[in-house]
Amino acid sequence: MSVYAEVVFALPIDQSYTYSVPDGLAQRLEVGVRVLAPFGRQCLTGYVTRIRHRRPSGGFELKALQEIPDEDPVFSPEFLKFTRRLADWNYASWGEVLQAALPPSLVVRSRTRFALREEPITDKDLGRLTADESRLVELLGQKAYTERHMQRRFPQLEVSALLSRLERRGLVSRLREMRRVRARPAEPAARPVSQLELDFSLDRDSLHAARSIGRALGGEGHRAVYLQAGDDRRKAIYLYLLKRNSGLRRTALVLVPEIAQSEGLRRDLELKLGESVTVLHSRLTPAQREVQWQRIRSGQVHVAIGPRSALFAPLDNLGLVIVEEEQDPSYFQKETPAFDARRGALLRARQAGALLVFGSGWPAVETLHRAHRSGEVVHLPGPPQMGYVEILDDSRSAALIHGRIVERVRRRLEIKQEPVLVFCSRRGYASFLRCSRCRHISRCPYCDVTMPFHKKSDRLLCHTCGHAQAVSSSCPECGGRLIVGRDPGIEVIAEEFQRHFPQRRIVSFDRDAAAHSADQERILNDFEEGRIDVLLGTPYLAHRLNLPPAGLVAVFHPETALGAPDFQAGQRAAHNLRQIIRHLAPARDSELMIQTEFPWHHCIRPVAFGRFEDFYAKEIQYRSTLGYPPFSYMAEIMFQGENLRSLANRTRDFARQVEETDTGVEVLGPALAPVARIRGRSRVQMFVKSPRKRRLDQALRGPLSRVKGRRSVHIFG
DNA sequence: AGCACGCCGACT
DNA sequence: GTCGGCGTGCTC
Repeated sequence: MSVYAEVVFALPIDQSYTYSVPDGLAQRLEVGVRVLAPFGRQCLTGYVTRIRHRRPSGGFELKALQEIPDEDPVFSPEFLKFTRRLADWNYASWGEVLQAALPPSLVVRSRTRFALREEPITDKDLGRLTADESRLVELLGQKAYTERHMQRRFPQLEVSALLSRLERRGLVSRLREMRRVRARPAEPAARPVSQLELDFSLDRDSLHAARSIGRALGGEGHRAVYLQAGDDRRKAIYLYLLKRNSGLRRTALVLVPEIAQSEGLRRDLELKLGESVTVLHSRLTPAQREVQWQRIRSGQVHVAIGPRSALFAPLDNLGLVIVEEEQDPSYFQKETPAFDARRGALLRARQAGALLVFGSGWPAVETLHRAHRSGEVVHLPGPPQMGYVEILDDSRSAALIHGRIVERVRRRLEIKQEPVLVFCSRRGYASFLRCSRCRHISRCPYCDVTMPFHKKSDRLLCHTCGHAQAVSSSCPECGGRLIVGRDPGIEVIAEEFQRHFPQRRIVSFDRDAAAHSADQERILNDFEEGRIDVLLGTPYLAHRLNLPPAGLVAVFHPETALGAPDFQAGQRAAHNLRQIIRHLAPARDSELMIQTEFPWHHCIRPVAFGRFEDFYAKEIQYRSTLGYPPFSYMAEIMFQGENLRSLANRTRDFARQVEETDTGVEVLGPALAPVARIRGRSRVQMFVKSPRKRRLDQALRGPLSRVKGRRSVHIFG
């Protein structure tokens, strides 16, 4: 009896294709295996999502699978269900999600290389070539190359056009080939087993909380708990839960934020839980990635820890999913396939009937609100914030650095002889240069943004696309004198500190000043060993949790994030500030100095004093009044294109189709995106809101499947 | 995403 | 008159 395989591909179309299965392959055919299948005139890696015994109806000719490289499926049936739901939730294609779930080395690609024809090329042929053509022919005389490779080699040539001309004249031919299907994974490196017994003792309240949460383990049903507690207590409770979960012979997934800040937790869990833990981090080589994936898939690993991509760790028999520092924005993936790992964790835990624990000391309001409504919240209040807090009103002083800050810093340095930490969220020197005569402002030629001035490197640098250009000595429009524009950045603040404290060692830590991780480590080391008096950093530094705490922390302009036209701007500002405050030493004589234009804003004042409830009440009220998440689900649909006219037409057409669904969803836009152009591409965006996700689905699914061209969808809520 | 098919401007 | 631009449509 013949069988047929339904296959999905990592293409931006959410559809499966049916193939016939040759006798030689039928035996290995299983749901969840990878296949190589002819598709159009290429050959792609696809994933079998279903096996059918009947020929599908419809008037098309079936093609046959070409190969099945797997002995065992790479995806379990349960994993397939989970990814299907995740794709649905985000209006993404199943194949793209599945592809993202595999280590890249398991994705087999066909590629096309170009080679000279077999018969020798005659002098007569060569004589007819243009100069550009002969350069390619000469290169191909050695071996076959891909078009991409040749384009990189000769950036000034129109490689694609040249190749098609050469192909038509029969001088060059295409080679279709598969990259090697399976690289033997290297043996996993043996890891030292630590005997170290770390102390993670639970205090009474934590133990009580841990026990109550832990009762949900081992059961069949899914349950979700929000754990709002301080860092140490959370860590101790996680350990309790992880151990108990292992004892019940079930596996666990721990999601942590992207950056080095979670190093500590990872290390501790590794030490405490030993061999059965694997840490998936971004620095793994492709080979290591594959080894780790194999170890998890084969059941040798019981706990996987990693950033949002670890959501796809191929664990079976999942009993516990932890999302640590749940509020961290790195859980949101903007690249295709776009998804929110917190929603992903919920979908996965539900699918597996696992316990889901969100943990944070300062939760995201939408997650906490939903937990209050439909889940469970365990709140272990921490000790009150220690030290002295002063918030200085920037609008009342012309000084770049408020006198009070200078004064306090001086005392710290001179009397206490302690180093000081300073944070400023803006990179560079000033947000733009301005002509004193014609008011011309420096702008990026490729993006619709102003171009900040970087004094240290003496250039203008676009923070959107990275384009840099030299600073001209006078206005490019009228020749007038250029003056430094608004919004001081970290470079001016550093300069100003140096002016106030000429004898002191003042160092900046940001992407511009410390581009290499070696430089960064050196700076952190110097700070730790007291060789730096004032260390300045952007949020980039604030995210390093291994930074030694300081007795005085000064913050300039924590309101920067508030300027973004985005319903999450306030919360983001609050979280950034919170992250900074974590670097304040927990001592009674600690000082937190904040210089801001909005000293009374609910994302600054209560945050500075550690009053979560005040912040939460205001923020949730604002979300409620304006109908933003968690009171609605919101889709942001972004269209991109070279030609603004056709882009506008496409977008209007799409908006009309959404309106015509008559689902009562709220449509905002389409309108130019806040950054209307990036790298020369125009961007038009639109928001669709509804209190019900279902409604959103009804309104968007059809129109999205019909719209053509570049577009992306992000779901909030 | 590729890749082919199909209609309008600057060149052998 | 052709070459070749990219708009639109399809891939089991």
